[in-house]
Amino acid sequence: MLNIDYRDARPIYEQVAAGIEDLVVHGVYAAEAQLPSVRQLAAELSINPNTIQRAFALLESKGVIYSVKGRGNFVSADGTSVRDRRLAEIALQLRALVKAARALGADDAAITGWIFEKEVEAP
Amino acid sequence: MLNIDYRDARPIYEQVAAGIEDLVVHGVYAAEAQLPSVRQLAAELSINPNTIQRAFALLESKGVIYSVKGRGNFVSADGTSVRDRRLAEIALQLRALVKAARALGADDAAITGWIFEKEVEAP
Amino acid sequence: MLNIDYRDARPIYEQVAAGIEDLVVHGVYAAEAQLPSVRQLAAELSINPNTIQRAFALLESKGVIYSVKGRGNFVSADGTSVRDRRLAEIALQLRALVKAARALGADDAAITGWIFEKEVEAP
Amino acid sequence: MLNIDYRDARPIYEQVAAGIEDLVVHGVYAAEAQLPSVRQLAAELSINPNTIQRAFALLESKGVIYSVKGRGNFVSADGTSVRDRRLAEIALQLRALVKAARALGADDAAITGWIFEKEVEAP
DNA sequence: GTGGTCTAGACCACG
DNA sequence: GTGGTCTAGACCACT
Repeated sequence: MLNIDYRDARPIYEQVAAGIEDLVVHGVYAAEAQLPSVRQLAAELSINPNTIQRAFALLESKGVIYSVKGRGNFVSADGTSVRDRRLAEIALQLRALVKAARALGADDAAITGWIFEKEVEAP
Repeated sequence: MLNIDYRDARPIYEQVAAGIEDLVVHGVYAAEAQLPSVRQLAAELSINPNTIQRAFALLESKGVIYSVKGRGNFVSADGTSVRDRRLAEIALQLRALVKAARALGADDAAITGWIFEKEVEAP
Repeated sequence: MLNIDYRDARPIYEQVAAGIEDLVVHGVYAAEAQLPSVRQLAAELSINPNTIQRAFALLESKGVIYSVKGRGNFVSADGTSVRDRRLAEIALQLRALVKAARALGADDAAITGWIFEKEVEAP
Repeated sequence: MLNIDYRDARPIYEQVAAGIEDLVVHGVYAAEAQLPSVRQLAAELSINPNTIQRAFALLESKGVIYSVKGRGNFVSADGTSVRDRRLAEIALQLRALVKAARALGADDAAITGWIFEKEVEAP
């Protein structure tokens, strides 16, 4: 869980936030469950606590968790609502990409082919 | 053409390079056509010449243009090959997104719906 | 190490990149090792940090190193793979030169002689 | 003859000079033969006369041709001596490359293989 | 005129 | 502290 890839272009705090969100989506942390403390996570991942803190702040701003001073961080929404929000984002990105592909002259049949065929021919 | 968005997260030199690549793909600049000079573009866009230079260097490393000292920058590949490369990239990203959507429980029918329906219902 | 020759026709950033690649090839920097920081190298070599930065960017585009914002630059490939790539380049250049020599009338015996004899007679 | 490749990294004046030297080596221009005039060559190649002039200056500094004010440019040395000088240069470069290959751990057998085998295995 | 390199100094994002 | 981007201004090589 929570694999950090230093070669990834994304900043570490973003990878941590995405990893935790994943755990929430997949039900590892249920609604109202308490997350590990900042210090604990920092120690486990050998990461600067500031970075973990920033990941939590990002998740809080997205409404995935909420923090209570002196007590810790807790999952605010249940997995399904988070999942729905993510799916909506993905749908948005998909449509943007398809729009770009059309602008380059690809037709819908070809696009569907790229997506759903196992072995894809170079377009 | 060549709209620079300073609020865009992407650096300016990348936006400029992408913009020029777009013009090549859409045939505004044919193969072997000469591009505007570094200084001219810099003046038009009110951008430092060094930044334009960097955009050109990026395009040259991608094989889209080639530069001749004392003469200028020229389109090296014809639009179609560049377009094919871009479509391949888009196909890759599409498949990654679809894979993510499936991991979140979406079925192919729903995904197809998001992509090809005009008005999309929140998933 | 990392000798910069200002009379060399090659630009400084290229010399720096080649020098670092050399160190990687010869095992001075192992895979995943951290390189000196941009500012530190700049100070040591009395070179502008921007120039060092450019050398690092070149090495990253070649896949020799990878950089993490806020942490530093790290060797990505192990020395052997980089060495193999360099040897392939050298083989290419060798063949080109031999081809040119043959076109000028030199036979293989003479060419072998130039290469492997310690003291070479003017051809 | 005298093919100019604008995509070549070498400056044009250098390509022109190399091309003329080639013609001398291969006997197209014998010793004391008169070369085409600067203006004529510039017109034929659609190149700035200044560039041709510079190519001639380069050849003169190498001793390949000599120029007589008001009369034109003439081949100074015979093809063989020019060829010998070029071969000596090539031998130098060959030895430098072989030295580099050895420093990277290649043995002489492998190097000979790269050079003289038709189909070369990746080193 | 063209592209290419380098310096100096500033600012931002990340850890 | 780290890397990354941008500006300003200078200098060089080439056409």
